Amino acid sequence: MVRKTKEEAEITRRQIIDAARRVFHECGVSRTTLEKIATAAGVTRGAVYWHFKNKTDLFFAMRDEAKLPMVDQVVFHEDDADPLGGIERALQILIRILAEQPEVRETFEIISFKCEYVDEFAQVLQNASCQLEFLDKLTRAYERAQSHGQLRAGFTPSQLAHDSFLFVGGLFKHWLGRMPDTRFQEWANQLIHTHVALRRA
Amino acid sequence: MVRKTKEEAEITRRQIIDAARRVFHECGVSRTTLEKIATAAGVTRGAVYWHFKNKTDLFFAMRDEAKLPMVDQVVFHEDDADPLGGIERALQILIRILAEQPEVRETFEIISFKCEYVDEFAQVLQNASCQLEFLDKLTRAYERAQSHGQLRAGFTPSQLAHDSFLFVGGLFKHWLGRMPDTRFQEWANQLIHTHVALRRA
DNA sequence: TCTTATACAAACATGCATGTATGTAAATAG
DNA sequence: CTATTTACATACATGCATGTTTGTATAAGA
Repeated sequence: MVRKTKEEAEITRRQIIDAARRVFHECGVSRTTLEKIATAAGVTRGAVYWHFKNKTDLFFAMRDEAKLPMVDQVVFHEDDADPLGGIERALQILIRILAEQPEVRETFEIISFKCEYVDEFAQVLQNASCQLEFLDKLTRAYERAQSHGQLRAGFTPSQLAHDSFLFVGGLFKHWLGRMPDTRFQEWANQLIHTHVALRRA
Repeated sequence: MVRKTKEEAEITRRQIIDAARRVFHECGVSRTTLEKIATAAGVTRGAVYWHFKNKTDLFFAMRDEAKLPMVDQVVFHEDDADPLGGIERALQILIRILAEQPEVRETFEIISFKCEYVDEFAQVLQNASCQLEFLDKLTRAYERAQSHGQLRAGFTPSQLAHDSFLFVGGLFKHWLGRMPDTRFQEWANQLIHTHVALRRA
């Protein structure tokens, strides 16, 4: 029992979160046991229980790690001379992040397909706050596009934003599991281009 | 131990499937125990194990019950004089089914949010066959719309079908949990209308 | 330098879900 | 009418995941 320094302990904590992501992804959250995570991290359950209250606590810690890269890399520039093109670029960046950052992708796959939204986990869904924020950003971007005269007549920014919001939701739902395929990114960019072109004046 | 007739046994089977749906929906598939299901159905685990091999078997039996009403109520009529309007109507029917048939909705909510796609359950996702069929129907409907001159120029039926496919996916993902709200249906129909209007010539 | 808190490992206790085996009364087949 | 099968209920055996407790060597604080 060589006691670790604070920095070493922090490393251990990271390793546990990393291992958790891998095991969650392979076994699903429910079938993942803290023993499996501990083994994958090269520690014992003692370490896991030291750093985290329980599996749920560990799950949310893992989730928060992946939320950041997404929210601060996918941005809609307010001063874009081409707001509609900006929306297209933002969506492309979004799928590029998923394609190029395996940890982020794994986490999103866990959240989407390997976790049951009941009891303590129901609030993950209720994390609509984050989603609503995205919808709001989209709406404002479309408003700017409209004031730049880029939008087709007869559609409000809100309507278009909602449609795009659902588009992204569908993209996540249908393609997350098939991501590492390199052809996918090309494919998704095509779909994004079409989607945006539909709103262009 | 009053032995049941064949018909009574079939009723028992149905009751078990019904109870399974309710408990799956409340507890999630993983946390659902066969004991809970049995109790909810007014039987013992003996009955459950008699009718089904295990929880997985029961899950898929439940799923198959809900698949039928969906596939044969949502249709794209081949001889529609207004194919594009037909697409809009088909999508409206789709959400009406979810709004009006609680059992179907519950099952879809279970599949979407209360089940982890690993091991034996991974094949549910791989039930892409059903999804691909839907995408195919959409594509053919858009082809008919195109030959009727209803589509905006510059977009292929396949592109539009994919975008609509993702739209429906997003609709499922974001609104399934909030369905019983009566305002939702109105809301969804608005979104569907906008979505279809975007493709109109 | 001495003390205390830390960062775990190891051991323990518990409960619960599963699967199977056995029992049984009545339905059904012959 | 008898034999067999059916449709369960009940009882049993097992394993595994969880949470807690205890032990301990050392880092950090005073």
